Amino acid sequence: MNPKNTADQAFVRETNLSLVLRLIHNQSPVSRAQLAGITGLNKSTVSSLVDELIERRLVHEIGSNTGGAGRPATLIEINPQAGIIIGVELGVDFISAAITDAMGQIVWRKMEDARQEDGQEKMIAQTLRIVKEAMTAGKRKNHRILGLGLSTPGTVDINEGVLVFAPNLHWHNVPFAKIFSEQVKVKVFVENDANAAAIAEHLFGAARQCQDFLFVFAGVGIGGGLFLNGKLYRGRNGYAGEIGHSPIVAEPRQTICHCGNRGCWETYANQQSVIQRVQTRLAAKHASVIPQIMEEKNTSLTLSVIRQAADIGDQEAIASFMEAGQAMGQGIAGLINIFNPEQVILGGPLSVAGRYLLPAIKETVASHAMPEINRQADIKVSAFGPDSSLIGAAAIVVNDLLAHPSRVERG
Amino acid sequence: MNPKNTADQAFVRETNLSLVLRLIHNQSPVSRAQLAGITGLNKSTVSSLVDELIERRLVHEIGSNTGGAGRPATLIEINPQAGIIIGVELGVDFISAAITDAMGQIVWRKMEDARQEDGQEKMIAQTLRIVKEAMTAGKRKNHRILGLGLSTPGTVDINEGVLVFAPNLHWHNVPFAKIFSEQVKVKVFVENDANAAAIAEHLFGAARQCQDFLFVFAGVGIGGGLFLNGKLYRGRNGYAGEIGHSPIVAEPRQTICHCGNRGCWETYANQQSVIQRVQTRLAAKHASVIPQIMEEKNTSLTLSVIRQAADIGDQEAIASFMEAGQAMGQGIAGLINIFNPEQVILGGPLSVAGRYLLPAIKETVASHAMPEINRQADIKVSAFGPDSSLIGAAAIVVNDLLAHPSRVERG
DNA sequence: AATTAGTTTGTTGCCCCAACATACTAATTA
DNA sequence: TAATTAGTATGTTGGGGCAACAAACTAATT
Repeated sequence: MNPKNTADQAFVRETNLSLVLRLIHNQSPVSRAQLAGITGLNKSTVSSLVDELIERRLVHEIGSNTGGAGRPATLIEINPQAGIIIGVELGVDFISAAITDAMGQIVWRKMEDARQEDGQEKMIAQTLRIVKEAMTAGKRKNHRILGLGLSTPGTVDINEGVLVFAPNLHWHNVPFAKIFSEQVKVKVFVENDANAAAIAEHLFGAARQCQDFLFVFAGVGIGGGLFLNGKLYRGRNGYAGEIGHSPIVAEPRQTICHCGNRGCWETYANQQSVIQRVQTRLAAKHASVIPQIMEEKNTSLTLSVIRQAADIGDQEAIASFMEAGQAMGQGIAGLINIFNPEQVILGGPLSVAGRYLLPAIKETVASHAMPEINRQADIKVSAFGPDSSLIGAAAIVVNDLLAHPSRVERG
Repeated sequence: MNPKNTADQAFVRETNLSLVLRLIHNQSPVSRAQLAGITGLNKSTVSSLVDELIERRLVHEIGSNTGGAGRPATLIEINPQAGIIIGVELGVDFISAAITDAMGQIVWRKMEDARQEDGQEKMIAQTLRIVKEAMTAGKRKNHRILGLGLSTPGTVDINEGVLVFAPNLHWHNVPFAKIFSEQVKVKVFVENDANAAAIAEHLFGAARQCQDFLFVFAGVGIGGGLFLNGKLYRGRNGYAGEIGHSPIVAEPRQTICHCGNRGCWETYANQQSVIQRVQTRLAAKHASVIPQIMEEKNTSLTLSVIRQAADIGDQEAIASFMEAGQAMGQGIAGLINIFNPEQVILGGPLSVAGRYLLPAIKETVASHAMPEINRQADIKVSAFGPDSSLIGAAAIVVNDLLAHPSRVERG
């Protein structure tokens, strides 16, 4: 039980440094006096803390606050030159990388298709190549690199930086932190994709200042990032968040989920189920512009096509999204009862159709969740669309930075 | 955002005091040297902390540790004379009170039936009378009273000590902390019954040292206490834990839940559903000793009767419990997927039949939860049976004590 | 039985370094 | 000039860390 449950003076300093930095991060610009007011810390203490953050180049002073009576305040914000962060998202069939600043703004990005069939070794080599490209691009900007974050589907041991098990990739025990650390001389963080996306929403997105929210990631299946009591909840072994395998009431329930059970929520509300709904409708010869779009763009039936059809008012597309939204709503209603969250944020590939899903989701939730609980929950779409997990990869680095400012070099 | 996110030296002291006291609470007897080893704190610091805890009469020295080489250690444990705690459980049709020591041992208890029809005012007066009786009994023992805890069904504002809403009692906004404080001069804590029971399991029961577990309270419905990341999770407004209203796959699903939906887990696995299962079987003229027991004891069909029948091998009783266990198992499987808990603890009236429920629960969970996740979860029955929430009421006081030892008077 | 060495426990005194209180200077408005 | 607000400088308080030490025992040797 040695992992530092104790407190000492260094801990006090780190706590207060972190608190002040966090406040600057999401209230900027802000003055020392305001910080003292918000935190309750003594003015001199705040000055000392801010001085240290400036020394570490994490924040800087900008102009002063003219207007009211008295001496004008010197405003402080996160230093845009604090450094850059490299975020990498390892998907099942693609690898994405980005350079962001400490506020999560993307300043460089690159994406490549990847082929799982080539094997783990080649795919990791490809990832390493892209990372090096990002490093080179980053160095050209002459900023220090604050860290590298990797987000990936599957279970992760975040302390060791190991991908323990990724069912979709069929990978076991890949020590990413070690692999990357040997190649690049920066701190490496590894996190599950839905968890990373949840942190991104908390730091930069729709869930700023929010202590209790659920990030629902709908794609191949439905996974979740559970942000509870102001921090991520990972469960005993990091498996927490498999929210897609609770049954919902949707007859007929023939579909057998890959988990072996019937009636799983995710079989009614994943990416593929929407495509199937459309196919069924088209087969029944409903009028629709979808076949026409597919022909024009010479593509198979994808979410993007359906979304485009919906955008020009296609009733079959809209109705299919509505049905999926109802299924999503049933699952979300159950989660709202269990968690009483402040927000539920919808992300993943399906969220590109958020506009069409949300009304059905909200309506279904309203009729299925307990009214007193539901009244408290705000359901919205991710602020980052398909980039949730990529920005999430950077966010896990920023999150560590905010928690441990004194790890950053001075001067 | 002023609720003390800052740290100072007083916070350091409180943190370390609390840590040491917690260790003594569940590792006793233990020596100063051991405490230093476990915590990583300096020996001198531990001595100082222990001295303060002794001054506050929370712990005391007992004999020394003979045996090994070197100077024998002075052993320390929680002082049985630290003081007493008054726990009160306000049920729908009963009021229970107990005096416990700081280790959760009941030293005095009393239970009275209560009639909701008499109205809120009378029921509160009755509760106050019982509390005073407990105080009198406590004073006779000449120990100081460390606090009073109240556990009650419904949503609670724990900061204000107000019962916000209790659907079963039809009560709204009852300021219990204020009501009690006017009558008794001790600190008052109010908590939801399932949450209180979860804390009891964490401090005294089956979930000691466990950071992530679920307390499943099966009675009239199914509620839950969610203990996550080492502390209770209450959700945005304290409504978290309504786990009974997720659907499960159990045909036919005619039963309409009081929440208005169909297929809710709790309609298949609550107290009443077991009684109905037995009634159905008896109506179908299966052979059973149950009618005989009912006649002998001159009682209606209750869980206790069914339990007795099961104890003497009655197949109808056993089969009914098994069916209920399967329904419980389906719901628990979903929770295990979502939470990846270390333990699931079954409590509430239904848990008296734990022996008969558990095998069916475990089997169903094994076939419904994702194998990697389920392998990590231990499912067991509450250590306190029907007393969970009563001991829980005392536990919330102890929990505060362990978190804030310096609030206890010196000398 | 007495002596000595070795081991572990717990205490004492000093140091470092947090936040804090107080008194100050600085820069603005009315 | 007076009032107001922002930020700084100085000295105090009190926490934990550290290292030396005293205390209490066991075990081996004389």
